[in-house]
Amino acid sequence: MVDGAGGSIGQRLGRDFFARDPDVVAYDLVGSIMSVRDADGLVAVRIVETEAYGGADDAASHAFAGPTDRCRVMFGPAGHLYVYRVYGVHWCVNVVTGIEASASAVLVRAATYLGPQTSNPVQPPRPSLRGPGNLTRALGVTGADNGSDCCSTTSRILFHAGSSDADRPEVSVSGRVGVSRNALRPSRYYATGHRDVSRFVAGRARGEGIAKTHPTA
DNA sequence: CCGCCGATCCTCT
DNA sequence: GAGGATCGGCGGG
Repeated sequence: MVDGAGGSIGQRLGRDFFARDPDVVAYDLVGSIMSVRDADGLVAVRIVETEAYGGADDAASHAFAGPTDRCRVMFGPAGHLYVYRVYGVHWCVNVVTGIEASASAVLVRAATYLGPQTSNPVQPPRPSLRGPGNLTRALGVTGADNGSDCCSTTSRILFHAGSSDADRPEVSVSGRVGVSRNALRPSRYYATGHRDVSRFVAGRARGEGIAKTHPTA
């Protein structure tokens, strides 16, 4: 169990959590915890923004044209990471969702830095995790993590529930950021008003605040 | 606040 | 050969 400035970390999220509709998973991941282990130890962040992709009708999804070398992981079982390079510069990290071969995933777009905790009163500066490229850079997530399982106790990268329902923020929904096709699909979920939600690049996200309810509600 | 731009390189057509 | 599931910097209103 790991503690961070945002509270203790709850139970690890298992395969069943991810083997659901990507929009439901994307909604539920807002407010939950992602942890990354490396040689220096374990770092935890609280997710504040996600985006759902996939389904047969989603022209914005990398999987839309069928399995390719890049997106093949999306066609595999849920609970594995899909990491790809964007604009030749940044990495983006997704978790595969849904039933196998449904080729759906959730992009982790932004988070708040929680740990590591130190007894030193002088805390290290908190890196910005605002935006998918900033998040992967700060956490050291790269293409080497593509395809890796994130549901095993031995996994380098894991997801956890928040410690309590009180941690669950109000969630807003909007169209998606930075895509040209199917951009209006309301599949971007974010903690309402949170300072670490990504800024809108490549044009503002459209359809802001069109829903504030759980996708299945 | 808003929009444009370059960096940089891989993927798919 | 075109176009990115991005970002930081710059300039204008």
